[in-house]
Amino acid sequence: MSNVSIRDVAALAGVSMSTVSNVLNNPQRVSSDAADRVQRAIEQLGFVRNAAARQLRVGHSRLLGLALINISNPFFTDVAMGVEEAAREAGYSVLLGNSASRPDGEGGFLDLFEKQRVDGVLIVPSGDVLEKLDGLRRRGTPAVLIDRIDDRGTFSSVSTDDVLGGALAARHLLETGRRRLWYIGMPEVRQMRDRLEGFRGALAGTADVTLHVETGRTIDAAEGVDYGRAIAALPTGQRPEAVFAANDMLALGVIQGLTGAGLRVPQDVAVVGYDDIVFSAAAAIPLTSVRQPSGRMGSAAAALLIEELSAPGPVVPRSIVYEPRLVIRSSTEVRD
Amino acid sequence: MSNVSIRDVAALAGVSMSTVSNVLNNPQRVSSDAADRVQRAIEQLGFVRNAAARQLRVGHSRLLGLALINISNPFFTDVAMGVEEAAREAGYSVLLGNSASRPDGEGGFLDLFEKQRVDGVLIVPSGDVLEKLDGLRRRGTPAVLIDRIDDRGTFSSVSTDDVLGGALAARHLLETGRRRLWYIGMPEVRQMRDRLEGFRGALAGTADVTLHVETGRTIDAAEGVDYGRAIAALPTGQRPEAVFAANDMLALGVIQGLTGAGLRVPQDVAVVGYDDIVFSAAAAIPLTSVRQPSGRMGSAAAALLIEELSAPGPVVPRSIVYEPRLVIRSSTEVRD
DNA sequence: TTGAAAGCGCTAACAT
DNA sequence: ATGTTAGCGCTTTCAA
Repeated sequence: MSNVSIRDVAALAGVSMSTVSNVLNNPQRVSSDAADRVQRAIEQLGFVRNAAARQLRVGHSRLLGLALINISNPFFTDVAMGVEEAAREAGYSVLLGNSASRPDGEGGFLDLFEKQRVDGVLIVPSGDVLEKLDGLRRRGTPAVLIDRIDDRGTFSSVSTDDVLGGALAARHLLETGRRRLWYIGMPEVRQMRDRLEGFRGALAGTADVTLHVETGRTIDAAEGVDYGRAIAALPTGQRPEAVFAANDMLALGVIQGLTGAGLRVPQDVAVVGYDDIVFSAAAAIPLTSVRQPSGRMGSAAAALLIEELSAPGPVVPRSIVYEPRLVIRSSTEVRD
Repeated sequence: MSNVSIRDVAALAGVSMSTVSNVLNNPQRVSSDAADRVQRAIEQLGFVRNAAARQLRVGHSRLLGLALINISNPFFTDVAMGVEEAAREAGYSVLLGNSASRPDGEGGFLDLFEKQRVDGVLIVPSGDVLEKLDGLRRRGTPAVLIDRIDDRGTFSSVSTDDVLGGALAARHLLETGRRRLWYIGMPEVRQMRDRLEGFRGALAGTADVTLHVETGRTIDAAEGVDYGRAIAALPTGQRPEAVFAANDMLALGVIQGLTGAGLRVPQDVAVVGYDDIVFSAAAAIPLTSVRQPSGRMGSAAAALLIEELSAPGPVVPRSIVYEPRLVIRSSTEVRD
């Protein structure tokens, strides 16, 4: 670590430590003469403020923690870009945590964030972290949920209406004549359960519809490929006419597995994804998907958190819920 | 921030602060009785160690800073995953910085990292940061370069042979009969200049070859689309037979722009990308690309840095150079 | 095995 | 306008 401190700067500039501190924090309160000498000393010594010491003293870090499920999914990186932009504008930096890289997932990052005394936490939760977040908040670190609502209403959140999103997918599949349906996702993840719920709900009342639910383990492209192959291996009568995948990574994989095994998409099996990541439009078979405004969700969440941080007292949790939008492409509809 | 400190724990457990500190850091030196009481107090109070205070005292943070060019490019997130894995195994956490989100790019993050007193920095450099890194190092923060070599040999690095990568692309295009060639990239970025250099070098000696170089501004999919359209708008005689794009994001965009304007890839224009990101294989027109071992590059770089951190004295910089591999797909070759 | 005390680098009263 | 000083929470001699 750097070993030149404010004390060295003070010595070289021939002033006291507090004068140095003042040119750093209250430049107006110091004579331009002293300020000049301090500036020169800073440059000459290559002084760089020690954030740990400062934070210890002032009690805040101007750091936000952002815990994501999986950084290799473009949906999450879009969220992250939104968060970073809003944070930067308000003078905060963000610590980015990728849950997938930790054996203990998001919990491990929340611990790290708390130890580092970030001023607040943004999280796209996958598991059961609400109790943990309660603890953080009790101890003074507020949190805002992204991509998921807090039913208990204790945390602010920014999400899209996943139930509606699922329904949008279901209606489209129904309208295009599909009756034997599969859902692939992780129903233990709240967002994905909601998408399933909406999907299932929109099916009610239509004759002859069957829905089979598959519970994935990793929800990534590789797993999707496995599912695609497995589906292709099924006897024609048991094969789904359409698959609703809980996110686009998975959906893109399913298509690869399907076509790799010789099936046609959408003629043999239609596929709908979720998130509408940027690569879905340019995929081999462009993917029909439910779009979430990822970047906007990130910046809105950061804004909510920062507002809470600057509020004098406790704050009433707010939930911003965006409306998802179905983007129809070739994976469900033959187009010219 | 959390307001319960080691002092509160000590009071509740009826021991001194140093005993609490010892159960945290040297559990073996404390009686099991005292340890128990301290443990209980910690849980009861919800004590969470203050990393800033600890770091201020011990002089290191166990944090690594990773500065990436653009987190929305899967190549970089793969690198990040590799870094995180190796870091975690060695007991380090990583601060992830996305240069694209800062007006001052990577420089801004280097400042932040240094203020936060990370123990070391990993960087995929785009601009001219070597002098800045010199400064960091002089003040005690070592750095390792990713995806790019340091010609002066002062920093360790992990990269692939970009000159060879460019040559691979050129040879393939030549072999498949293309003669009117375009390169699109940012030659001011070292990696991309090397790719161009290798590309150009491999062209020498072949008759009738022309190479036109386009300098991009953002090197992302959107810009690629613009280039694709622009190329499509060219009179047939001026249109390139093949485009070598400096990365896959750009290449994928070029294909979209081209096909959107009615041209056929590869029949009218062939396209080669760089990085072989995961989406390139599943693209509408699967992309021929030069593959870099992204994850491995990340973990190797982290390992190099950590080794340097644990070394007693100064360390001789090492450069690990992986060999790139050309992956041929439909964007350059008509396949059944 | 345990405790008292100093000090990491910084900021914020307070005094001058 | 500038300096003195205390203290943020922790670890680490050193002494008991």
